[in-house]
Amino acid sequence: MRAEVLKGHLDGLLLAVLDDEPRHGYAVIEALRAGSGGQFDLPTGTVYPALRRLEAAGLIRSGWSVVTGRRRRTYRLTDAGRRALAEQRSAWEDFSAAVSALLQGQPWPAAT
Amino acid sequence: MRAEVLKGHLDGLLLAVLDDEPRHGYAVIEALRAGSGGQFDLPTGTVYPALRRLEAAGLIRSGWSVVTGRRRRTYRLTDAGRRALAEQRSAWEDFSAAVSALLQGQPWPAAT
DNA sequence: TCCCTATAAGTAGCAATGCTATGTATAGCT
DNA sequence: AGCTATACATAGCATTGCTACTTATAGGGA
Repeated sequence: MRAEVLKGHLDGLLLAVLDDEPRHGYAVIEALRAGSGGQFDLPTGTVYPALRRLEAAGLIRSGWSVVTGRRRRTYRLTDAGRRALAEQRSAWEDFSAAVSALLQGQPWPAAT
Repeated sequence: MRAEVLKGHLDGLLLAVLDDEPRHGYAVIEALRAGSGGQFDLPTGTVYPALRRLEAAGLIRSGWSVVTGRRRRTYRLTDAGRRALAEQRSAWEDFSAAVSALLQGQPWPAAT
């Protein structure tokens, strides 16, 4: 998959898999891979900085734990994160409808 | 609309409106605005460089004309551009299905 | 024992690309 | 004369995902 198509959509996807349940970074990567049929196989260099960005923005918060000797930073949504996710879902509806219409050369539906 | 969501999708949209019919840059902007229900109101600083990028990539080619005193550079698809458009349409199907599934927390369809 | 893989987190620096701001120019209307 | 719409163009910026690399533990196989 071309890399750039994900730009601007990653944050919403991260929020969505964390809304499903709190996860640590590595589990987020696996959830994205499984939930996309293998399309989104993201490197740690993509996901970890993105999670830190979302935490800095107050949309998620994290806590440390240690499981079988491995440290885990587990992230969960904040209230602001849940609101942001709702906005992202709505924005995605509009965006994907517009792109689909344009790609297929269909006229934009006049009546909503 | 947040700016970054368009990244990586603009090229496909440009190819699509030029596949509909040959257009000059200004007409491309209007076609994108009309075809998206006003969502994609792109500045010239986005569209003109993108068209030059596509031409440099051999996906479109341009020719000058003058209409009512104003010069126009009209772009049309090349054969490579038509192939690229077909790929973009296919890639968009996969991408949008994956994003929709993840955003809604639905399991990825096991059987295609 | 040693090596390899999977798990787990992290960063520095790069590359791509859309946007802001700005500049040039013509047509037509008031 | 001035304003708006039309029309093209570019320099430089900001964002963001990726590449490459580092550190560390657990567990299986040679």
